[in-house]
Amino acid sequence: MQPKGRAIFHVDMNSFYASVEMAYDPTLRGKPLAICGNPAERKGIVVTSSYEARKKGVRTTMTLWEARRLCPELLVLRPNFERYRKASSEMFKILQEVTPVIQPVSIDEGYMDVTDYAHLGSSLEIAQTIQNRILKELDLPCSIGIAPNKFLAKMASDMKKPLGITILRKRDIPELLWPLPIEEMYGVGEKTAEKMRSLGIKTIGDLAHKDIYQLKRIFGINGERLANRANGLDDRPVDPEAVNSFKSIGSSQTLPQDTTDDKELDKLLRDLSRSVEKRMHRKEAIAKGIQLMIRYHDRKTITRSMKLQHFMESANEVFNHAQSLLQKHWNGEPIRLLGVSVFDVAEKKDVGKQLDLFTYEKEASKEGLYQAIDQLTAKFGKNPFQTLHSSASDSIRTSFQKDFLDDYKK
DNA sequence: TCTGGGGTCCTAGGACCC
DNA sequence: TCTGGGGTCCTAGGACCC
Repeated sequence: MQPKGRAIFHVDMNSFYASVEMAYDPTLRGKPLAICGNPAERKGIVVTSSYEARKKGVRTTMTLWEARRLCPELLVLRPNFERYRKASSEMFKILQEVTPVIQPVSIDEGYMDVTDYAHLGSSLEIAQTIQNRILKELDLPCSIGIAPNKFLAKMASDMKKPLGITILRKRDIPELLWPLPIEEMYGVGEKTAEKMRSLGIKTIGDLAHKDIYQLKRIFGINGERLANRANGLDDRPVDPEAVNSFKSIGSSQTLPQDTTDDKELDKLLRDLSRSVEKRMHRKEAIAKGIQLMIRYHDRKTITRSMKLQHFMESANEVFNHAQSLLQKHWNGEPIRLLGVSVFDVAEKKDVGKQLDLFTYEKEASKEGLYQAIDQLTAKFGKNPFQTLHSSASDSIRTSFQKDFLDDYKK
């Protein structure tokens, strides 16, 4: 059910990384600036650019040499994530002073639900206060969208940049939302836009008026969702808890050159595993699933994953499983990128508190068995216990699984 | 001489269970 | 004696977002 009359903000920092650098070094102001990955290597692509650079045609994901061709006087900086994280947390602190009902979406944007804060003033006044404080105290520009739901707030914050505030009420939809080209709709990417255009849908208004059952047939549940949003319907709540629930933790890296060298791949895999371990540790997380990503020289990308019998937390465990996946699935062609990620993540304390001392001892003796099973699983592609068919092995399997569930499930 | 790295969500097929 | 149908789990791929 759609709650009536919510007041949702979408706060979106304007060219965030570039703005943070300008706040840090004011001599950069008014100059075309791009933040790039490693400019020396091929991964040098534009991550963010200042408005001055955008005027010359510089765009996010453009290669550095392409950006320089368009804008020879372009200033280029490497990203300084620590700086951006700090600015981000200062920004969210300012939002927190208005309401705790905040859902950060990324380092530079978030939703707020200010429905219950009418006593602080009108929505417009609250938004102006927030925008002014972020500008005065942090030297950073942002745009704010005000609307009755998240989708409309998100579209609204995009309408005036930089330093815009846009109110998008239900009754404004035909005039402000519907004329926009379909590819500017949040949730419509390149593929969907192309498909929609082939159906004669050129604007968000066209989508709003299309038969919803036809859209559902063609695009599945996403078709229905997009059609609803085009009509201004979106009942997703602003969820402050969402930020704490992560489902996977991964690390990937493009090699300086495509390679088939075992040692080089091994080293990269080890580095990636350590990086994943570090971030798991920071989040106090453990995980039961491991995934390897291989991107080949021709950019064809495969993923191979497996679920394990036990939780991993060390870089060594992550590395060993990733390595066995690589050995098993690499077709021998030159590799461009490797990625390691873990999924089926749990918080260590949630799992830990289930284990009393007795269970811990049992765990220790079982550890070897679990590892052996994981190794066999890696070798055969499935748990060998699950490939046996006799009733005897069935009962072994059943008791094993039951034991396992007793120990691990809540 | 092109196209990064961090994620989430959805779909679809096969295995397996009842 | 010729084999249905629903539900869940696992895996791989793809679309999308910042």
